[in-house]
Amino acid sequence: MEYNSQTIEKKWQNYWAENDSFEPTEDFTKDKKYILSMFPFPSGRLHMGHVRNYSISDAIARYHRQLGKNVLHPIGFDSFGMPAENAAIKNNANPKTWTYDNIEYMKGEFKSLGFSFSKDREFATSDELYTKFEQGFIIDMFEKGLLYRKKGLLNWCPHDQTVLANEQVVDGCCWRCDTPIVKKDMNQYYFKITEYGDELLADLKKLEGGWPKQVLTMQENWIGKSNGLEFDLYFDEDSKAKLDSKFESFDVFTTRPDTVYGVSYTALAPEHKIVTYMIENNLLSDEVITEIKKMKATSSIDRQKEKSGVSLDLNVIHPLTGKRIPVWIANFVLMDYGSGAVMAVPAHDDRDWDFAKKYDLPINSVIKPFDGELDESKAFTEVGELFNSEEFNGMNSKKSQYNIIKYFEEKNIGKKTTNYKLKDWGVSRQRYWGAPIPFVHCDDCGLVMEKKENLPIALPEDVEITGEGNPLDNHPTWKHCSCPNCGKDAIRETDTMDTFVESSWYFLRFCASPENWEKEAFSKEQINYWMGVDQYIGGIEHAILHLLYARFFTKVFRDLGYIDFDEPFDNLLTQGMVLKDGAKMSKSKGNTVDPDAIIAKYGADTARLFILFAAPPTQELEWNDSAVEGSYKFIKRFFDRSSNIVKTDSIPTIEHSSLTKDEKFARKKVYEALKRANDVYEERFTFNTMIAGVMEAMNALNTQSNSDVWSEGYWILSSIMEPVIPHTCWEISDEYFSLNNLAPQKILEEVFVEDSITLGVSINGKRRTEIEISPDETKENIIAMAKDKAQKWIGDKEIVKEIVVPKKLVNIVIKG
RNA sequence: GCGGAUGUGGUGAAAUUGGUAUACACGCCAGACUUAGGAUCUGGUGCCGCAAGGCGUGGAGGUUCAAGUCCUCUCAUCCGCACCA
Repeated sequence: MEYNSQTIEKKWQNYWAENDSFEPTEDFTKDKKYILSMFPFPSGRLHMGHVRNYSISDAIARYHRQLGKNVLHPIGFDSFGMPAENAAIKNNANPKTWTYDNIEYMKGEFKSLGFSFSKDREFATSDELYTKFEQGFIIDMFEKGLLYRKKGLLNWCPHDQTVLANEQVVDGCCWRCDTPIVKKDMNQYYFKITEYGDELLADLKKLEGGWPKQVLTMQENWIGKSNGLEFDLYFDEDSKAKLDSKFESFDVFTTRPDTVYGVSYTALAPEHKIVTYMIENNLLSDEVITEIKKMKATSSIDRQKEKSGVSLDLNVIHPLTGKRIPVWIANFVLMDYGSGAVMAVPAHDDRDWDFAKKYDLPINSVIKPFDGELDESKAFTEVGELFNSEEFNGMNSKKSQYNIIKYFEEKNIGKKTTNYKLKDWGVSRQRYWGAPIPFVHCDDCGLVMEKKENLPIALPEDVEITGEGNPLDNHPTWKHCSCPNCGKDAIRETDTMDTFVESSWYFLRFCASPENWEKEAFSKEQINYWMGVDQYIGGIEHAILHLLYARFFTKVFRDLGYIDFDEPFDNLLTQGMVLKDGAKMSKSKGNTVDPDAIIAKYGADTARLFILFAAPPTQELEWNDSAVEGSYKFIKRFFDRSSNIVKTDSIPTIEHSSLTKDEKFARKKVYEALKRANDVYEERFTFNTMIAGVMEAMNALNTQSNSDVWSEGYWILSSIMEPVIPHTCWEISDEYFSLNNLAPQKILEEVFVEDSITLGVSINGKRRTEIEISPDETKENIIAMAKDKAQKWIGDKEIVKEIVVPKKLVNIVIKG
């Protein structure tokens, strides 16, 4: 047979499609495996990152199918989102048409790569059936108080004309279009993810071992829990009067209560409500107001460049010392962390130091090193001994924190508090191509939920996408409806949901049997059987956003009574990026490799083999054209040499002791490859080493000509390679083994028994020579043989020690 | 600054428990077969050295009979977070 990737691959792809080879069964008594790749956005064409992602999950899924497990390996499309709208603007097309055309094309690509996805369970998140249940969940969450609407200061992308979640702001810029974001005051819907902050943090422990450490740390940092002291600072009488007696005090948060006696000024965020009041009531000079406005208008990146501030000409009273402390506005104080106000201790905080130096504010030291002098030319931020701190003098600063917090609590002037960096998740977007938020604004009833029987609230299709404003808001009729409560004319909410909402529960939808898709999102029985996801595979770029949101939804669904577990993904593998010429493949750099072109030239198996062979999955993968060629040659050789096989329906029985040395060696290599394959598919996922083992076995088979050894070798090797290069292996298996070998393989220990063993001989740990011994040789004889062989290096020097490591080496330690 | 990772031939990378460093592949070199080869097959290929031998896993120490692997320090690169009080 001549290897022809095109005909072989087409043949088996059609065979699998006709036989529904990859559909899971509804027999819940069977052992299950849920193998999931992160689903793609239907951008139009797969890129190599996708191919890598699905080659990994497909290999794992096919392995478990061989073992007879009930395998769920689904795929779908994360099909809402801005690129569809942007493409629509650019090509004057309809986002829906654009999206579903792309989906059709990409389905064809999946097929041509031979991925063993369940076809029955494919869906797109923009399908109305998906929207229907999602809107139902949104209503549930609203009823539970987990979704709320409020006016707030939001990240606004002026280019995309929409609000972004904190998680979607990267370096102060929009994560999609890289435009610097600005803050805007708007009505928004929020998920109360902060209510789950503690649990999201604590449950990271449950994921240890199953998730990469890096991802766990990133989530931990993102949640950003910190403990400290919160207390009120009261204005003095003059200041109170100045504020028209509207404000008595403001509160501050600190993680360094030990420095409290060193407070020498306080600072408010420019957006602080006291500041706003002062501006609105003309309590500040024009220059100061101009300065504040400038600060507020500055983007967060620019704000970080230099500290600046302005005095409010107000004073507060230190709660412990009674001293007067000036109040400033500082650009480095963030309104959305803590209370938007800080106590400043320039002596022991670098930021406070910089600010105090710039504006010539007092600096009061209260901590000194345990030994040595305090260097007063910079902030001392380490642990030390307290002084100038009344009754706490002499204490270790770290240890005093507890005492000082207790002191505040006893005097009832402050309390222990926990703060999080994590913010509630703003989910409304002023865009067309997303799931409509199922609410209605009624003049009489206010904000009203849509009735569940009216779901889905679908998008209108006759829409004009111009890139300006919200197309739903501009639509002539869509938003006009009647109030679900009182029946009066009302206005439909025109905001749509963040697309991360869809990807927060799609893995649950895959568990639902398609025949029930119309009537329910999923059933508990199905969920309990399939979840959690045994292996989740995707890019590290989702370490925070998607993975945190999906964890949040899982916990919410649990509390709504829909599911019975806490965490969705038992094991997570974050694949490395695909690089070309040392840089990430991207259209803008022009260094992409088109999967379709590779398939056309070499076939899907070559692409899959190269991708799994060139690097371990968690590492970056450097694309290399000649190495791709090498993978192609291996497959061709593998195919050509199958002519050495004798047709058989079962694995040949071989009398091992009657074989020649080369034949024995070949069998050993084959079974070594099998051992390694099991380990790789179950645990390690370092497919590169498994493939190397198969290549070694092939090289060993080629040194002998026993047709039984060849047949046995191929029986095993084509079984363990099937998850990687399925088309080639099915073809070989069908031709010679009636497809019987695509099943679990038994390891024969007898092939590992050696007639003789080579031991390395080292002198003082340095390898010098080797000896050949029989497996049952005594230690004495081994040492004697080693000494004899290594006489040249030993000479007449004194032997201090002799070490024999069984089956490995002999080490002789000599003196001098 | 905080956190996470990585560093091994010309290149991608192996070495699962401290036990023969560089498996497997790419590239390169040589040979065979060929009208030809960018096909196929065979062999060679860490560095220095004519050789004997020496040196070799970013660098410096340490533990050990034995270190890529463990410990301490250090350098470099990459990634994430970042005026988070």
